[in-house]
Amino acid sequence: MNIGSKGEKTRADIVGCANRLFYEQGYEATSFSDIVDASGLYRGNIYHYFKSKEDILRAVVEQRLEEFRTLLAKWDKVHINPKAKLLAFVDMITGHQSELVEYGCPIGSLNTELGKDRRDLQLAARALFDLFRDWLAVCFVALGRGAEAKTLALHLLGRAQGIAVIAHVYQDKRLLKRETDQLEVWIRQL
Amino acid sequence: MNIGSKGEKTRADIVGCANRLFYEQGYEATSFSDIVDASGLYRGNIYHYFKSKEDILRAVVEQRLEEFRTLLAKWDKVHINPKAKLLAFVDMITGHQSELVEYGCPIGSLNTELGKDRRDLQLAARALFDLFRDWLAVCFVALGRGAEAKTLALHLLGRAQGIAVIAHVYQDKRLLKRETDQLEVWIRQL
DNA sequence: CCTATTATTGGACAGTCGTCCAATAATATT
DNA sequence: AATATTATTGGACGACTGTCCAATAATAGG
Repeated sequence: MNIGSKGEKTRADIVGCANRLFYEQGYEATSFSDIVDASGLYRGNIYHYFKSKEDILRAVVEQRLEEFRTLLAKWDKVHINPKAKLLAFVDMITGHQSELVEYGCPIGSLNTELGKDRRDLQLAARALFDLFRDWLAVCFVALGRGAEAKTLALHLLGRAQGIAVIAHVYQDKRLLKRETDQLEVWIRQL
Repeated sequence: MNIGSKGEKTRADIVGCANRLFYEQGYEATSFSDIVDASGLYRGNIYHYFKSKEDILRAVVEQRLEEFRTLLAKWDKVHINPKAKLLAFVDMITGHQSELVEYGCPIGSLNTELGKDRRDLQLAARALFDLFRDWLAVCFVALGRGAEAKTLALHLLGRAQGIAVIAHVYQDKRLLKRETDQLEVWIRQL
């Protein structure tokens, strides 16, 4: 399959559809037929690109990783101040409040589901957490908190996850805003 | 079906098995056959007690509600100091660290899964959150924080959820302990 | 003890699951 | 233009899904 070929576009379509469905319905709840219907392709055609549903999930994780790497690179360019970077992270939450309230966190909910009985797949999905954790840790190092950087990064990740869970459960944007405001206060006071 | 009858025991067995399976594997990932196998009963017998898998889940939620109501009542008896009650809540997290690390929070993970595409069922499961939220709010009122009691309760719930998610994702008890320690500090300083 | 209710047995049901594959079409390479 | 590679069509596959039900057994009330 050459680059820029038709096949590559089809492949991207499949991953795009699966990405949306896995987020909106969950991995287990999304059937192969759901992906077939959403993509408008034939079953066999999808199996020409991916040998299993697991394979599609791994591709979805790869796509999300690429998307977030790009985002983090952008934040690194736009902001020099490490606190400003941390605030950009919190801004991402408020910026996605509608999806978060409706479907939860795309990273957290996926890991929570897979962590129960699909540890092998969860290990792949965990890379999404690692990406943010490592990036946040670098920010804390820049703030002169090298010794506790990783701990602080995981703390911030946890705070964000907690906010996403409660906001999703209660479908409450105001609650989400209230909590992210507190998170911003915490960052400024660091 | 009379109280104390054999039928009631069978019913409790079904709910008990389903409760465990839904927690360990998730609702969607647990098939009817899984419940049949785990309970050692026949398919038809289970349908004599519950008319659908949904029905079993609702019974499971009811059972968890009852279990937590008993727990909260115990805490209310053992502790008079509202701060001590809040600390008991945090102690529950550390007390269940093994299960939390392996399967996540039984309340949070269930709501996260159902919130995606089964809002009707999630509404039932949300009652578990309501129970803790209201009880925590009473504690905050007793601490003289009546105006913000509900907000503080939801904040504490969110903190707990975030800790559970990250500890589950990274399967890390030390991380869980570190975070609950911080939560205790926060409570004492209130 | 007889009857009515409750509980258990054991399997059938239509539908969906993820997977696979031969036949055909389209595109690249020479 | 001939050939090799890649892509698409369209359906078949067995296994499993949740649900249902008639036949039988056990228990309870009069």
